[in-house]
Parts: sequence; C-alpha cells; structure tokens
Amino acid sequence: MTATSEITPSATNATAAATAALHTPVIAWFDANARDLPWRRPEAGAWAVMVSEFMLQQTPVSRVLPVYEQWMERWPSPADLAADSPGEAVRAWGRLGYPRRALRLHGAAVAIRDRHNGDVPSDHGQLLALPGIGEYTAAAVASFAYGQRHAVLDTNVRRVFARAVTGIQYPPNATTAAERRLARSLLPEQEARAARWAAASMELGALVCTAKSPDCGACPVSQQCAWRLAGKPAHVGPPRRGQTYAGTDRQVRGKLLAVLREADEPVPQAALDAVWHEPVQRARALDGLVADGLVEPLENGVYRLPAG
DNA sequence: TAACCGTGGTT
DNA sequence: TAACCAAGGTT
Repeated sequence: MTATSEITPSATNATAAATAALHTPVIAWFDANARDLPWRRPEAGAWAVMVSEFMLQQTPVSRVLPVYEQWMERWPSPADLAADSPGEAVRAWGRLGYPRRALRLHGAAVAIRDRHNGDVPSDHGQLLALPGIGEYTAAAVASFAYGQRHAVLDTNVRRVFARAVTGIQYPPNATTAAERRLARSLLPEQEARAARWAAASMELGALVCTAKSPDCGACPVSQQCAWRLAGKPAHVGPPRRGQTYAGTDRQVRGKLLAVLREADEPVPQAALDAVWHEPVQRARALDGLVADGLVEPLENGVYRLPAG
C-alpha cells in the first residue's frame, strides 16, 4: 500500500450526515449544470447507455457524439447490431480509437440476442460477463440505465474523491481496494439517490474538477475539499504513466486498419505494405490485428475487415 | 501487476 | 513541442 492510496479513517467511516453534506450540493450542482447528452435523455434506453459507455472508454465526449448518433440510427437495438458483421461495426467505429471496443460491442450484442432475449441485462453480474464490460461499465449501465445502487468508479469520480475526500491531487495509477471501499462508503442509501450521485460526481469531475486545471471557484464542495484545504499539495509518488505512441505497434495497427476501414473491397498486401516502411514491425502489427479478429486474411495475400 | 490497446485535442 | 489527457478492458 503506497502513501497515495491511503485514506483517512474518517473517510472510510463517513457518517450519513457527512456524506449527505457532500451529496446534496453535488447533486444540486448536477441538476443545474448537467450536459444534455443524447444517452441521458428520457427516451434513451439501456442500449443507448451501453453503446455510449463503450465509446466513452478512453475517448472524449466531443469525439463520441457524431459516431454515437450514426451508430444508434443504424443499429437501434442489440439485435440490429448482432445481425450485421463485426467488420461493419469496426468500420462504423471510425477513428474513435481502440477498435477492439467495436468488436467487443458487437460480441456483446450477439450475446444479448442469444442469452438475454435481445434486452440489455440489468443484473450487474450478467453485464460483467459480456465482452468489453468490466467493473466500471457494468456499474455504469446498471446505475445509469436501470437506476441501481452501485459504486461507479471512473477516472472522474476517482479524481473527485482523491481531492475532495482524501486530499491528494491525483488518484493512484490503478484503482485500489481503498478507493472501492471509499466509494461504497460514500454511496447514498436510497437507490435513486445513489444513481443520481454516481452521475453527478462523474459530471463534476468531467466539467469542474478536471485533471489539469480544476475550476474550484465553480465547485459546489470547494469549502470542504480536503485537497484545497490542505493548500493543493502537488502529486507525490511515482509519475503518472505516460503513453508514448509514435513509432509503436499501435500506430502501425492504426494505419493498417484505416486502410481497411476505407476500402469497399478486400485489400491486397501491397496496399497495406505502403503504410509503414519497416517490414518486421509491419508484419507483427498485421499479425496482431488478425489475432485480435480485427482483420480477416483471405487467400492470395488479400485482407478485409471481419465478415463474421 | 503492468503492459498493451488508438486517436486527437490541449497545454 | 512534447507531454498529458480522455466515462477502461483484457491478458
């Protein structure tokens, strides 16, 4: 256990009154400031929530919006997506990044059709069993789509808790047991309020308590923020892991897949060879895409997005 | 646990 | 400008 993942005893044993002092202003702020996002509208069902959660894994809202709209128009239900090919899902994913998410969303749609009569399950365990759904997304769908009481711990909420409650600038690199404990202890008892709290605390992190330049003047809990009260001490501990990209296999994979996404017909090897000069890395990247099921090799060195 | 998996905007 | 960051999941 590192110093940065420690939390104070008073935080874990937060009283109902103390947590309410946090919930009430944050939820009130959310009521007044929540963004009007399509997956939050009353007519948006569980499928809409689920699609948005897949797309928002590591991708900003502004880039998700247009792809989300096209996706929902084309595949308004899990069965609609399941009836199409995984390659079409990858193509429609466009440049959102991490295209394995598109493949997993398609796989989840197939599983929902086959195992859940076409309805996105509301049970947390059943959600967790779907491809591409982990701890966060299962809790998010159960909470946002079905109003259930779950600790929804995404990067925004983790940062808000780290600052407001624990008094540190940034949460640990990986989610810790202490963070999960804290999130559960802060969960309102009442189901509907817990779901509201989950969305509100996440939105606060996204709009106000941002990573690089938090707008404490607009924060509804700045008066009780442990980090601000401590004088906003700088992050201590191991540096937050950077993501190098230039020259990596990921970049090569991206270039290869872009060619296939934009092609209407299967692509000959030569067209793929043109995207990267170094043959060993290029071959490794292509092999990886095939192994991941993102690319389907045909005979004669011709490739395409997966047909099925 | 830590590395890997895309892409583009911001600082 | 290079580094950082973005509603994570899988192995």
